[in-house]
Amino acid sequence: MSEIPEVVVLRLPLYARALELLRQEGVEVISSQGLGARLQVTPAQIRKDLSYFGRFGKQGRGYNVSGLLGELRQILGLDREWPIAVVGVGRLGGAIISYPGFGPHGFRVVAAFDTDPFQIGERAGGLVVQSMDELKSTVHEKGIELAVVAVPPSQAQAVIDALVDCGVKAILNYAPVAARVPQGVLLREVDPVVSLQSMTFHLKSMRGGPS
Amino acid sequence: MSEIPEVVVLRLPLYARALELLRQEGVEVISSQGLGARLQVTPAQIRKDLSYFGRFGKQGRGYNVSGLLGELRQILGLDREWPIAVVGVGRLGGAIISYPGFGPHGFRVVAAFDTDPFQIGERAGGLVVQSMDELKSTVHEKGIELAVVAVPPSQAQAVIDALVDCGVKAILNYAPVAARVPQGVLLREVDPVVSLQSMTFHLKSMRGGPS
DNA sequence: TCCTGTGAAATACTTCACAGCT
DNA sequence: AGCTGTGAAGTATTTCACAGGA
Repeated sequence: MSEIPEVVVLRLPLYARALELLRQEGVEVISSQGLGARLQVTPAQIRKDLSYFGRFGKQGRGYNVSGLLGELRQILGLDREWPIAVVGVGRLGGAIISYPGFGPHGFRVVAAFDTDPFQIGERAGGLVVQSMDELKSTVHEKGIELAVVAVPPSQAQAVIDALVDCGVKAILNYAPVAARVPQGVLLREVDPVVSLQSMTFHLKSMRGGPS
Repeated sequence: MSEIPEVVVLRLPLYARALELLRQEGVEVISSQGLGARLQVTPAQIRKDLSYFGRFGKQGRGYNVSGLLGELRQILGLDREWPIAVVGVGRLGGAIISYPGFGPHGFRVVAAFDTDPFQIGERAGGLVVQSMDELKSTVHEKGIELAVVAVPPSQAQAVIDALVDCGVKAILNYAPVAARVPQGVLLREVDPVVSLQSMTFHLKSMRGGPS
């Protein structure tokens, strides 16, 4: 079994989420067909994706919902809780800190930082905002390996460098910049403007002839 | 010239953003090499991507920064302003409405809606929050083709259906659900949890053996 | 019969490498 | 000399289609 394609890894969380929903609905068994219909993914793709990790289904029946969910959670490393740090407690950072969607999925925001001295010491969603000076000690104390960056673009690269310097191994960046990280550090961008701009491309040519 | 691959369209906004930065820095000409270095994209990919749309460079020199930026803005439909509606004015919706990053890139939030009666009439970032009953009339009046959805997961599909019903042609969905839209309507998901979960997959196996 | 797991085929995307312009 | 634009080659990803188990 060779290396697992990144596109496959990106789809696993979607499968896991759909399975959680199915479990809540009391569904016990689902076929790749059924799961695919919910996610708008072809059944073959689901089967192929899962086949990279093992053989979880039963021929003639499908997949056991809780069983497969458990497997996926383990594969994704969600069978534990990951402490995360948020840097930047402006509007966006504040919304992220109080976002209720992280907890149920294996994450907990355990520290908040900001570069703005006026924010230091303020409370943000149950946490006291810390200065960047305390970054290293807090990261080590709390075993933080994951961080979310929600600072203005001009500061993003410096903040990311500081995080990397503290040993943070994965960063989710909300700042609209092409940030750089060294080999071995993971970086993902969340960029609504890019999504919007790629949609306007299609809208533009839809005038008159939609499919 | 056949159909343009979607991956290419998704990269154009990144090129445009890098070019804006270069222009601000006073750079007038850039090679695919130089642009690629900033974005961590290969020069060949940039040249190939651009070649789907025309021949914008000069052999031996490279691309004129403002010239190419102008072309890209036109290709992406950013040579006009797109009015957008935001549905959901909770913490996240509020942050989106006041996000200063849309304006400079061709978008303006012109209307805010919520399903919660207690929010109706409140102000959110300079806008009065409207009831969903007013959706259709406002969408038509203001010529809205693009909408952002930031409501809880349980309401997301219903809100999306309502938007589609009003003729909205492109939706950016922040709710963590596998939403469905009819043929001809564009949907993009912004999903930080999926990004985090795909990073933990790699973190898990980094214990001991990083590259 | 129904549905998985998987090689093989098909398609999509990226990179190479070079002719040709400045 | 330097760099674009682009067919052709090389990879990666998706889909097909079917053997075989429940």
